Amino acid sequence: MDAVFKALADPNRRALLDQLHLQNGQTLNQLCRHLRMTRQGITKHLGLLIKADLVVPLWRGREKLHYLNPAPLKQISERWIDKHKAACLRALTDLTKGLDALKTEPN
Amino acid sequence: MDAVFKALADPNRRALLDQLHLQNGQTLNQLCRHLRMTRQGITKHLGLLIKADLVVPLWRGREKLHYLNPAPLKQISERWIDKHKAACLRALTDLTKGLDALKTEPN
DNA sequence: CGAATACGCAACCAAACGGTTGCATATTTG
DNA sequence: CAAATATGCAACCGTTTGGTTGCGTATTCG
Repeated sequence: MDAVFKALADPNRRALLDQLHLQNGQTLNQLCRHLRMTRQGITKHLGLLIKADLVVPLWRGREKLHYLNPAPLKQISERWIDKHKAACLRALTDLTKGLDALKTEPN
Repeated sequence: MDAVFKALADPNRRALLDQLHLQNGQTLNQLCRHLRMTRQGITKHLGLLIKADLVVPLWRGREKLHYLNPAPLKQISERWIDKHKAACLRALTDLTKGLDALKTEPN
């Protein structure tokens, strides 16, 4: 799961996911066209996305197709984000309580 | 939004959020007890969480209370994660289609 | 076959990161 | 007031990160 968070930390990698979201199964060279960076640079980013299992590579001849894998995103959403989102109301009341305590208690 | 993703990238920072999730409004020293690291190190991590607006600091005398702010998490969930989760089925069919193309097309 | 295409691997580099140490400042307490 | 407490700020340092350049390999095309 750490690998997923780390993979999502870079805007270029998120852009790559977005690009694949736009058209799934693109080759490396196709992805290179949308991001101004050397091919090798993009290869590195894709490497992290693949290691995080957010992208699945598929060789066809000399071409490497890249497919999205939404499973990890679903996991961090369910196991992490939702947990914290659920505490939304609680967190807000805590904060306002803290603010009130300040006002009524101006030592 | 980039700041939020970056803030979430580190396991220590996620642990801090978890800790605040357990008990909201903790002081810096309180948070230090649950993480083996110097106070200054934790201050840095909290700094990033605060800059990402995931945590809101509140001074009470010489103590600095830390409160969760669930809003940014909700945003990236709605504006990013859900978008990609929605394409889940689509992505899977794309992948299997890619696999099939390989099988039926073994040049 | 030879040339072009699609990609991988390794070295290298500047910048950012994660963490520490040392010291300064503000608030509370006795 | 003096001492203790709670925190901030800055310098420093090893490691990781993001990106490049250079070269090697496999597949396709003419």
